[in-house]
Amino acid sequence: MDVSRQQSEPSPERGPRARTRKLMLETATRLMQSGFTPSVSEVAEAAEVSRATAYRYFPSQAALVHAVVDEALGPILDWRSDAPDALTRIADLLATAMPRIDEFEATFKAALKLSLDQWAQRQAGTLGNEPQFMRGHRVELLRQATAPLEGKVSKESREQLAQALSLVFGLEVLIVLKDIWGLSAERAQSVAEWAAAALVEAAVREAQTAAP
Amino acid sequence: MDVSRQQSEPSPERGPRARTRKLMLETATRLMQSGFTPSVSEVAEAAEVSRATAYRYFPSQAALVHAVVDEALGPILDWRSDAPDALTRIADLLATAMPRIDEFEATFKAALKLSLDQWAQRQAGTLGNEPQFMRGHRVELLRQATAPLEGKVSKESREQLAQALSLVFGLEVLIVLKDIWGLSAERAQSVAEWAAAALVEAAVREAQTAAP
DNA sequence: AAAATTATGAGATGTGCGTATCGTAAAGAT
DNA sequence: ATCTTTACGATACGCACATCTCATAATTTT
Repeated sequence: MDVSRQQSEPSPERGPRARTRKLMLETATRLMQSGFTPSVSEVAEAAEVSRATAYRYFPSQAALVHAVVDEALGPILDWRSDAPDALTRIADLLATAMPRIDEFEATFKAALKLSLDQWAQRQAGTLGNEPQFMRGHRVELLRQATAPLEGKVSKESREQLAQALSLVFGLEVLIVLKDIWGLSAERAQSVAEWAAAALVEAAVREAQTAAP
Repeated sequence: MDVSRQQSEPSPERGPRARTRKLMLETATRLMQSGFTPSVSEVAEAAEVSRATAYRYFPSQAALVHAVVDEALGPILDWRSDAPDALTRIADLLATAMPRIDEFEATFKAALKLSLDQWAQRQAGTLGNEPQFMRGHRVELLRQATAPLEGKVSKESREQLAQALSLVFGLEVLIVLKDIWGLSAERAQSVAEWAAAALVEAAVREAQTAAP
């Protein structure tokens, strides 16, 4: 029996396979958006398929979360901006991404948890070359957002700025500001926007004083 | 059998109980500092006590991690600074805390993982009033660090600054900059320090332009 | 030193997740 | 319409973590 075909082939758009997979994904997404991170068994029950079938499509909770994350990430990865200044781009990026992350908070937290698991297992030496969580989309998005600064600040400064900006943009921001400080999602985003603006302005100002 | 005495009483400094507990804690700390997050059974084996005994002292991996986190947190919670300016205090705080967090990276990541578990369970309604992880020491430390700004900037600005600073100070910084950007711990701290300084200066500058 | 208390160890038991096997039903091909 | 392929469900199994029980060893008390 050629097991390898089942998942490796880019799963046909039609037929029972696609139908069941879609059913499970929608069920999982719905459950996760309600703030709960289900096991494969629980999705199976909610979708009214047998456990065995569920495990055929998603061999682990990790695979399940991975798939839902891809759904949730869609609009964020499609983000583009041709605004002429970096400040506007950053604000726009945050306005696009942060509400989406908040909407899928449970999903992203589950993904973070899994990435921490993977990290721990790498430390222990139990290393399977599994698909990575935390794939660093932030890097590309922030390079895109800080592109208007090319020429205005040095390459090194731009890189450092992008790195600093990645600290005020993402799930971690919501964790810290909502769970520790008790802020609302809106207030958290506002703080993040203020911080992001401050960082951009600092980078620009430094470049100006260095070479006036 | 009066079970309640065992853990609730502030565990005597002497006797076999204190000895075994100390042995386990030291073993667990050593294992975790080597980058691995052991289960209770694994600590039991490493400490050469039986699983049953281990579970008497630490009824779960969570309890174990909690105890080691308290150890790791010690020097950070003791941090004080009477430097006259906020900039110096922040830099000093980062210089104290970040290397310590990096040293106990596995421990703090395990704690973060557990706090994510707790969050998920609260969402699901399975709510035991267990001891909280993520107890928000950052809030107090950063209020302390930004104290010199009292009078210079508004209370609201100071609060917002402290919130923004909490984004560039903590485990999350290391996760993002090391694991996603691939930076070294030293470089990560340097980026964090730059960002922190930028945020403080932005807050001060805003206050000056508002009321010159 | 003897008795009471407390700590420890060994093994059985339960639970949740993931895997494997097998028989049956549905879909597609000739 | 028959045959082949593919999908599905039920069940049993292994594993790892955590819990429970009870007998034994160590410590403390009198």
